[in-house]
Amino acid sequence: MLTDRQLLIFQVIVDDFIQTAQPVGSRTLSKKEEISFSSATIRNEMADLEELGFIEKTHTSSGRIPSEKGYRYYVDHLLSPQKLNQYDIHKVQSIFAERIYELEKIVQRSAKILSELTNYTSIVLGPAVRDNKLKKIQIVPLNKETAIAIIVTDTGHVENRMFHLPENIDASDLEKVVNILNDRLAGAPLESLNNKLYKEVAVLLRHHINNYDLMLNSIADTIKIPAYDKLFFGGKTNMLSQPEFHDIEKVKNLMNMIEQEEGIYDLIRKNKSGINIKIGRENNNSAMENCSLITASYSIGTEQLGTIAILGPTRMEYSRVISLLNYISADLSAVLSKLYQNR
Amino acid sequence: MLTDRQLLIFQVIVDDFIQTAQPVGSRTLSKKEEISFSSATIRNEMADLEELGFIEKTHTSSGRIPSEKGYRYYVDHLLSPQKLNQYDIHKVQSIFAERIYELEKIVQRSAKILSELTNYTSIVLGPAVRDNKLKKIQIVPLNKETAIAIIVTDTGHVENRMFHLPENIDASDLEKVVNILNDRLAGAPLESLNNKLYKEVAVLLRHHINNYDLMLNSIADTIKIPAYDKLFFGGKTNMLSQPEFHDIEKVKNLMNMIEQEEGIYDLIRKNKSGINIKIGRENNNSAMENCSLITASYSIGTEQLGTIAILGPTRMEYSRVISLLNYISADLSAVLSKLYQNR
DNA sequence: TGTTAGCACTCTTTGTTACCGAGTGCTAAT
DNA sequence: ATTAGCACTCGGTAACAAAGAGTGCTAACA
Repeated sequence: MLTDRQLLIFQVIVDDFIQTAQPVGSRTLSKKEEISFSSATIRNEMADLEELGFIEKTHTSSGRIPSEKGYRYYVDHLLSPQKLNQYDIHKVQSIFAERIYELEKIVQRSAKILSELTNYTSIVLGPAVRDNKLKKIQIVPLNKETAIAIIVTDTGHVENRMFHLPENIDASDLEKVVNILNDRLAGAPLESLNNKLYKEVAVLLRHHINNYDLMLNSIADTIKIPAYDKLFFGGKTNMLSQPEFHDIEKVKNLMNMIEQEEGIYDLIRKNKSGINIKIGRENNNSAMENCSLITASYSIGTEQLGTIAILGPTRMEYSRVISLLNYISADLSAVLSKLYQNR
Repeated sequence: MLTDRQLLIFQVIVDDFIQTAQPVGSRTLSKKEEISFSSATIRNEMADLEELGFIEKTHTSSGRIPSEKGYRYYVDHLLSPQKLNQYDIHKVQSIFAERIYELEKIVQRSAKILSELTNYTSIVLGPAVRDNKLKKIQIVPLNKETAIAIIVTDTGHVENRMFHLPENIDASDLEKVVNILNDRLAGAPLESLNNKLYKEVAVLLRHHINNYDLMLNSIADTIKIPAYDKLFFGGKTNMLSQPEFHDIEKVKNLMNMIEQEEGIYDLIRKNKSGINIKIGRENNNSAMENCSLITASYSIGTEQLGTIAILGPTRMEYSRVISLLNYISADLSAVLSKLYQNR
């Protein structure tokens, strides 16, 4: 559908615009090494490319910039994977250099490094807790009225919540409860806890504890998995340095959306494994009109755990970002698998 | 040092500028209800006020704006406490309406509400963990090599860290360790744990456990209190709506500083109890040149727990913000005292 | 027939000029 | 002591010109 020459010209336009953020004119193009024909020829080809919807003008006599359709084509057909340099690799390795065991911390460091290497904003959707299996429940009474329930999952994730103790419950009662809970629920996926609690544990509690229903509700309430997994960000302010965000209104929209988190969550979550690229309005979000979002997933073994993403202007260094995401997500998966496979 | 009339004029200038963000001229002033003399008179008085350093011009023939010295005087001498309206009070009450027990969540909600009521950025320094006393330590083994240590404090704060298990340690060993730890350390302030651990617990461990030193180090590492207490923010993007931040560079500086957190920490922490006001360069921070920071402390009983603050432009509604901070910090202290006094 | 030189045209950017309005400082009259 | 009046200053806006970058189209060229 596109001739080789059109392809070449298009590629050079996109590459140049990604670098300079300035519309690219025929004269600029004709001076490039890769290009050996005159500006007039280029103008003709550009007119065709524009008619096909790959490039646009900002005004009648301006140079061209890639359209969203153009970026899409560029990303789908013209991208050559970029080789990471020594510095990048070194930086990524440094995520895992320190002996940290907590999943969350590793993930958080990844977000930070990723934003530093790209100068864009990085977003990491933390490890999904819902598939974790319960390792242990513990209850620590603080005083007569309140206690803390703590649950530990097989990946080492810890959740805790305070709750009200029913009256007239003593330490030995609590101990019984904890024993029953661990006995019945250990090993079960967090998702199923609530169900099991009422179906299996309720009966047992009744035999041992007075006012067991109040207690049960408190525990059920405590055990509920958070609806959203944690989001980690890196370089939230990096977008302020991008020329397309010299307009305060755009910045405000974007920042608000980042601050809200819910919107981000929707954008990040529903992605297949591997690399996903959403360009501009493909994100279906007015605050992201000038942005692209590239996501990659990381996993333990075959189980997809979370998502790691870069948010940048549509004029983004796609090739570099994809390479980095691929590299980090692979490393992340490898390290995590090694740490937690045998759980 | 200032005549009554100068005082009046100065006050009206500040009040007007806080509202409009526009330099105030003599004609505008002469039209105000409070003011019954001519613009020429006002001009003379303004010249004096400028000579005294309370107000400034933005250019030779502009109206006047308050100087930093002016704001300082205004805040120290002219502030009349503002009465909160029904809506404000209702909003603040809503922080405590839901039955939440976790300190952190209450504090976080306060930050959110505060930013919504003021349209500035709110910062809350979370409850200091260092003075908490240890309630319970627990260790949950995840697999042969790793375990999680969980500590619970008397205020219900939970910290957890993963650590490497020494080889050849079994469940009963771990149980012994936990018992010893709780026996010896429960009730001690977190700050003193490290010390006690090596002084008192080490001896005991030696008798019961092989390779006790490795274990000890892991535990010591785990028990370390975080150097910084948690910061909570509300309305990080609110500043983008202030006219003084139409300049992207200023926004970038400020946002970066907020994102870093360390700088904020320094600003917030070293404040006496009660209300503290830092205006513009008094903050000693170039990113905050156009900002004022008002802090208040909250406490349980007489023990100062944390700080609650508002970051806004120097042209801030001081009176309203101070009233709000006073009100919230008092409420916060009252509720927290009630919940945790009897710990 | 594909390529290119040339040219008229368009649109943005930049600089100049002029002018209005808001505000000031100073002087002189009240 | 207060104020009316006036000359002056400065920012903002609009109108206009000129420069520069780029385009589309036509006609000449290989």
